[in-house]
Amino acid sequence: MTSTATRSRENTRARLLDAAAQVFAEAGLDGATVEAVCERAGFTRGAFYSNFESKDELFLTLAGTVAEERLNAVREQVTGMAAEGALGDADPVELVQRVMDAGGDDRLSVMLMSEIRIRALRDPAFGEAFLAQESELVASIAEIIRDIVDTGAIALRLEPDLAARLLMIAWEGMTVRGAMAADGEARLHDIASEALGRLVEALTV
Amino acid sequence: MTSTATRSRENTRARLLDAAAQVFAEAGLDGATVEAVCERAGFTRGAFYSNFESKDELFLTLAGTVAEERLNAVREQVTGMAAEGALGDADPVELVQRVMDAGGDDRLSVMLMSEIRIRALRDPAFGEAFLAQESELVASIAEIIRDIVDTGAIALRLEPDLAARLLMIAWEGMTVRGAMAADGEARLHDIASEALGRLVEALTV
DNA sequence: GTCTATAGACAGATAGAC
DNA sequence: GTCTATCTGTCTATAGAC
Repeated sequence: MTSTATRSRENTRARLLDAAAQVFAEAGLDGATVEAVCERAGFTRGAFYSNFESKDELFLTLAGTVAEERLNAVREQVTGMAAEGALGDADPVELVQRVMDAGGDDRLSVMLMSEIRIRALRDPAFGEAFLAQESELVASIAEIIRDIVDTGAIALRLEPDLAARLLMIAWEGMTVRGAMAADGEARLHDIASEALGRLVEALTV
Repeated sequence: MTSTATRSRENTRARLLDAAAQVFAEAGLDGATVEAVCERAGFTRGAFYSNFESKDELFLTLAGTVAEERLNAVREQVTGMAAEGALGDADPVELVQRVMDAGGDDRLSVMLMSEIRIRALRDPAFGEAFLAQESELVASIAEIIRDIVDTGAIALRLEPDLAARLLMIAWEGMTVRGAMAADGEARLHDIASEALGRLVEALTV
């Protein structure tokens, strides 16, 4: 049923979304021009307006797919870790880092998330959606925390939900600051990881 | 030595900066127009370009004053708390909240800080300045933490510097999410405070 | 034939800077 | 208030792929 035409169309949309992620991250939602997105994707504006209603619809679609991918990545990590039964004996610090790695920590992801965050602050409806999606993410992280605690390997000084939320926020804050440092993002991940590890140690008994 | 002319000039600059804080917060750095800033300040664009070289210089100046005010507010709280000798017996949770209150937590401050953060991500030189200023802030917070620990009233499960950094990041993350919630900012401060308090409890012995 | 993408030009609006 | 530059969104005529 999927004709080559629709396949090609999906492909065009995907390429436009990929390009949009880069351009929005680099120039910001306002600074990014439809022209720039098209140029990077290798299309003309004609193709763009044949696939998206407006720049705003493009951004909303992009934000939706990013959110979905983030959530899926974390959930896969969670179910994967549960399946391999690495909960009881593994280092909790390492486990947390594995889950957090699922959310992007490269410079582009950080900047794109910042744009999404700004939009969530400015647009109440989008903000609610953002918070709802993030709550699902937190729930997934809290789930793995609960599983680990249930094995009796460690005890937590905070409820799993609040701990998950704080870990996520701390991770975000550290990666953002890492991305600001001019000396490259090589250390970005390491710095964030180390700080997160110390926080986890402090929160576990 | 300050003639009425320079006094008036300073006044104009101050009003433009106040207006800029609002407009930049609401519309973003790109979305904000010089016209909108002037209109809110009650001036024409002519007056603007007589006081600032460009929109960008206005933003940079504004970011500088915001950073300075933030740092001063926190330092005042710190020295104030040290002076009144409330360190030994007071609830550490309450102390942390007092310090954090010094950084703005209203909707406008949150959005303006987000704009500054985005710019810091995009402009390496500005990013370095931002990080340097924030390090001073962290140092001030760490100082008060160290003072409290020195009284022997509590012990910390984390070095004061890292604890200060994490508290600041957690505060920022919670206030941002509070500002996203459509149900108003009445609870913004309370939600952030509660989460912070729980974190402090978990980090203290 | 049908659908997608292209090039190019269009208007309308708006911005920054002076 | 002017000048210049730019962007969005639209439209047409055209070509290519299946």
